[in-house]
Amino acid sequence: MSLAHALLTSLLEKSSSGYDLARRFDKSIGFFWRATHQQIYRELARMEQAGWISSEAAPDGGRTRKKLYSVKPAGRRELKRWAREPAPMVELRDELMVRLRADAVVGPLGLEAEIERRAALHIEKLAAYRAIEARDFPEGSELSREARIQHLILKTGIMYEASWAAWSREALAVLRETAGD
Amino acid sequence: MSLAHALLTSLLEKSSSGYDLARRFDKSIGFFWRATHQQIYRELARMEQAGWISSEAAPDGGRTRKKLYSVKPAGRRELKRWAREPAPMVELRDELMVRLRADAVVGPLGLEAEIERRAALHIEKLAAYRAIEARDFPEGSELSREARIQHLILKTGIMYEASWAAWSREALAVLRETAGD
DNA sequence: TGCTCCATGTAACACGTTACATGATTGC
DNA sequence: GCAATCATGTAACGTGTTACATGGAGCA
Repeated sequence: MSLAHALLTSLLEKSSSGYDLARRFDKSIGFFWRATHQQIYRELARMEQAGWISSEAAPDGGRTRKKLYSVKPAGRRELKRWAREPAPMVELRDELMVRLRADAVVGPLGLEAEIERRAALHIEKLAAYRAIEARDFPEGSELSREARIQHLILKTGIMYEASWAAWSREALAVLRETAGD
Repeated sequence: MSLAHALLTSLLEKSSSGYDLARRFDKSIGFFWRATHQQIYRELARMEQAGWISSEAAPDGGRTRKKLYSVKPAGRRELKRWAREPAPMVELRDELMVRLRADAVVGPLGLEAEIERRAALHIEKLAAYRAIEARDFPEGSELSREARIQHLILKTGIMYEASWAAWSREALAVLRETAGD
């Protein structure tokens, strides 16, 4: 149940509405944890039920239905408790591997185009992350603990995309070898 | 729905029972696609319903309840059809990133031990994969297309574990920096 | 006899996805 | 006036997880 905890973290940084959270999840947090707005609304309702967060009408004089959520002490405690639990390992789980194995068994299926498509997406993401890094974490800058951790998270994304971009090149080389069919 | 297709691939390599498949998924295929026995039984039932596979009692004279599944032509066609579809990108999705961000917000939580635990697991897996590589794909050997693809898949696992092992070292360094709290 | 492994399954639940619905506000 | 965006939600479904159940086979 870590969507709840991702939301708690986000709300601690800034009290927000479900809608705002959904949009923020398309950016920073969304680099490593995606969620749709339906998921977020459902989870916020549960968290309020559990007493981790409270909501109030947004301070706009009732012009909108917007609700502002903020973290209660119990929510903060819960986040700390959870963060110390062992984190399940993320295992490699990729449909493309299943497809490659299928290709090996039922003959060449022309997966090259698909791999090229993915390579392009990885390179695109990589460039985006590197741009953010250059902007937010310029070389030689002194950073707070919080900023250093945020930088680490960004570098994780960079490592991830760079690895898969490199993998794509190797996979294409293997599929294009003509010898030994 | 790629569990079905992973099972089809497996069954094409060798007709098997659900139990056998579950055990094989703990090995080779399980490097990149895990499944519990319940999932496998449920999926096999559906696949038989769909006419992709057929089952017969194992040739042991009715001593066991074992069922042998084999792929029908429709199943082979379905596998080929599916393998050509675009494969959804695997996105980075890691609870540890959520925990790191929580650590940045609600103060040092001592995640170092957790990261060390994971580093050890990655290194262990890496060693296991490298041993398999040395055994099955010795240097300088000529390989068939099928074997080259299997080697590629194994190298994917190696890349993956090596990347995360290296990441763990960097993450520990960041968390252990004392300056600038 | 009792233990472990073989072999298959039911049931309930958690989580994520997709489709659909509603109504208000903002900008052209 | 109309479209896009804001803002929240219901419903149904697919997949994966966990717990529990059943019964035979092989072995000490």
